[in-house]
Amino acid sequence: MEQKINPSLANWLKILGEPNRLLLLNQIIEGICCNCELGESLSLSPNLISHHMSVLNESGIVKAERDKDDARWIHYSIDIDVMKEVNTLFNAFFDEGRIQPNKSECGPRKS
Amino acid sequence: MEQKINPSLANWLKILGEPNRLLLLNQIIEGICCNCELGESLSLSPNLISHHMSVLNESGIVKAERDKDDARWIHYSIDIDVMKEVNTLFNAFFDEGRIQPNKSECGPRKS
DNA sequence: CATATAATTCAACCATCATTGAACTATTAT
DNA sequence: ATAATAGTTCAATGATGGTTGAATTATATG
Repeated sequence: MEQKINPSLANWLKILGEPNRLLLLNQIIEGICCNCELGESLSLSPNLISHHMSVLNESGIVKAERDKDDARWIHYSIDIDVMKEVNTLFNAFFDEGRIQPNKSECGPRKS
Repeated sequence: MEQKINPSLANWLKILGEPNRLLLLNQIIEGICCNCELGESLSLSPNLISHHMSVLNESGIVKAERDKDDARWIHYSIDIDVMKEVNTLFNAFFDEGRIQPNKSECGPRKS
């Protein structure tokens, strides 16, 4: 298992911008937590799911832990603190209050 | 100029997840509006800027219009309504209130 | 008309990365 | 020990898309 990185906003958007990965994340948000169910509802192969889940896991937004009774199964869950961090980064950038009017230096010098 | 598309959330994240494109969008948010200034501050070639700007423009988040006095220049600005739409889409998906606890069907059947 | 400037378009190249199938690891069950 | 199950890792493939340089369009100027 690789080390956790602290992604920038652009990194986050790239990680989350992959359609299948966003669908997987949505499933986990909705309470689905093991690979078998993730796979059958999206009809993705196990190794592909494993790949996308490792990306989500390494980004930090998804936590993974093995089942107590049967360690073959893995349970996924959202790391709420990381999700809040993503929300903060996004909303800080896409804040409508940040939008500035066009600066006068733009274009040909009006004379 | 191509037609405007109405991107899904995954599309938006992919469009905005390109580092140079996000930097360009940031410049426009901060009031920079013509290619010359966008290029010199990020040291990107004109054709590359044109490419990224066309992606932003076709997505609808950036508006482009030619200068009244010298139509060779193009002025870019943010479409606030579209930006609000992006914010709405994002915050609807990444709403912490949506997070469900793990469903009991997950993993091996506890017996 | 000819030249210069701002920007776009085009073709090619290249890197990234999602996808696939097979091999492999780990755990559980018989 | 053997087989079965859940999941990962590996190598290879293929598609997407960012980047580059040259050619092209559009507008403005002498």
